[in-house]
Amino acid sequence: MTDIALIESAREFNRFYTNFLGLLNKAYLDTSFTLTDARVLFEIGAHNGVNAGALARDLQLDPAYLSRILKRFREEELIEATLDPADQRSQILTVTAKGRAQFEELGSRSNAQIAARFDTLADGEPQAAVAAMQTIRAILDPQAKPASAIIRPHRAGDIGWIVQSQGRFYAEEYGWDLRFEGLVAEVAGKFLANFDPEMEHCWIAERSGINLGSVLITNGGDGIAKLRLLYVDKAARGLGLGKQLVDECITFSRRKGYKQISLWTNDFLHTARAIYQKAGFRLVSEERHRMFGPEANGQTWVLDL
Amino acid sequence: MTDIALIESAREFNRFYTNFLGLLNKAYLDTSFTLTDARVLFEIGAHNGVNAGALARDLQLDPAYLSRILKRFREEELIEATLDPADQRSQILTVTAKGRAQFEELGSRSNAQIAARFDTLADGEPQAAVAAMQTIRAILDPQAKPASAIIRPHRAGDIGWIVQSQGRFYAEEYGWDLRFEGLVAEVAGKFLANFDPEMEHCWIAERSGINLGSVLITNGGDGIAKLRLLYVDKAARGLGLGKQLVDECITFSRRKGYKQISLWTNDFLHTARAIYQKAGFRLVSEERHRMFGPEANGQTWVLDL
DNA sequence: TGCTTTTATTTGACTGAGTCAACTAAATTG
DNA sequence: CAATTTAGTTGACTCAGTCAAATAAAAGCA
Repeated sequence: MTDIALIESAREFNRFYTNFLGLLNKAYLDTSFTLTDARVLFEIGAHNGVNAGALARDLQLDPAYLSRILKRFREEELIEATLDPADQRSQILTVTAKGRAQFEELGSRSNAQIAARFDTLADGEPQAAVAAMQTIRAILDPQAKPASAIIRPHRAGDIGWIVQSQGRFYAEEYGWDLRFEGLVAEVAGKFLANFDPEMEHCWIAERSGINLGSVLITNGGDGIAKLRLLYVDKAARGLGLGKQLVDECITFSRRKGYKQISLWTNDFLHTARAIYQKAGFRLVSEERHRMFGPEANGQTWVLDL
Repeated sequence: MTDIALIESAREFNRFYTNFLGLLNKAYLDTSFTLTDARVLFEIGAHNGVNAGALARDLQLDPAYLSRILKRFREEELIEATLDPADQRSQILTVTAKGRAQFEELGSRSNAQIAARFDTLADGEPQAAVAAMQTIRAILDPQAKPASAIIRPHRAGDIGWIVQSQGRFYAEEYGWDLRFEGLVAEVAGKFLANFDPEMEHCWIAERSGINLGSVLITNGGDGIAKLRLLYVDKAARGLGLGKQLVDECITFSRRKGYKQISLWTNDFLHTARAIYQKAGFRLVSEERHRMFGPEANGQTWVLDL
């Protein structure tokens, strides 16, 4: 039986979010569309070829009411309806070009509305709010597929994110002191200050605007690429992002004509070491150190290309 | 400008939660109350003695409509309305015993509804969902935000935050390229790598777990303290945080026996310059530069202690 | 195979949540 | 003290959404 305090907390949030959504949804008054109109058009746009009965069930709408909305949309040439060859009672709904333009216009207005709200927030707050939304969605709707992660080049703020997330991670998980964060900042800072876009690169793994991982290739000279700052956030482990980031490094390094990739890691980073081993890296040296507080076992691995 | 992926993620959550709330709110059909009736009764119950005009504003309801709801509630003896002695136009609303019983009955049904939903979840998931809801509420509800920030020493991750937020800010507001973020990373990295806790300090302004500002004092040698990386997030401007951070620097520097504080800024940072001038700093040199892309006017200011 | 039942969608009729304007009484303003 | 504004009420209305009955197509059963 769920704790009453949790339940009341959830209800309080629901009252707040009902008002919040109510304010957002009032914006539909700036168009001729009602909120329900917009939901219908979005849903058809998102699942082109949906059937009307399924639509009514997904959106919890009265079929009679939906029928009138769809009729109006057909008259306004926003959608097309064709009979399902497999069942001539059913209708298959698709968005027309005009409907898609309208759908995108509504989308732009909605984006602008959220953007206006998020732009008033402090740096980091939109990400924190969206991460929390994703958490709620994953719990209350387990069948929803999370957006997939992408891997992209770095942009403004990403180096800071690398410093912050790795500094925090190593402090919390391994008790490393702030010298490690300082080193990461210097390494990453030098990377930006002396960046050679031809021979160096930084990859960021991201999902829905939230950074999840990173890795750098820097030019060590003598045909040696240095793989640095590989990291995957705890929330995104198990998705194969680490391997994908390492694969990007290898592909890039081969293409750029490097002879070898070298990297330094610590033996307690088991998942990372497994990735390196599977990718063909070999251990070339090992040394105990106390660079950041607790004693650790640093290792240098290399991959001949 | 907020990242479009964050915005789209938020909109997707809003569509999901609109449906989720729609399902919860359908349950009011098991009573004679509409959702709006329930919101009104809850609000009166929660703020006994509220006035009708304030109620209409808080709940964003048409006064005419609210009037009819309140009349019906008076007829059903759920609430009492008395004229405000201070303003006989205004009505003070209180819940009767019968109303409180109804309010509690609605509360029980609502609790049961959420409980039924939460009981289907795995252990720990309700806590995670509610924690996420509290995060969203804390970010999006201005009334939930404490007015004041605290100022504290740095800890793991803060230097990364400084690099990220200032790197992004200067790129977005002034078009500075990533060399600036690189420089911030190097400066801040060196600060951590060579940190002298006796003569150096970093202050972070924070509110509810979100960083809002920063400043460093580093030891420049020869009795000179260097004030670096003063920054206040745009969401927290106007609260006096910048001045507070500078005051901390001056107090600390005097206590540590420095003879002078020196700092470098750019002339377009008007608010920061105003703070320095009011604190007694004087402009000692000025130079045009293109260190980070667009031409800018760097300035060195000092304060004799 | 033919009849009955169910399902998908549409149309007619309707309810009631919520809006807008005009009203009255009380307070404020000049 | 008169004019204006504000708090709340009432009349008239709109339209989002519901319910029931209709038609056509499909499924089920004897």
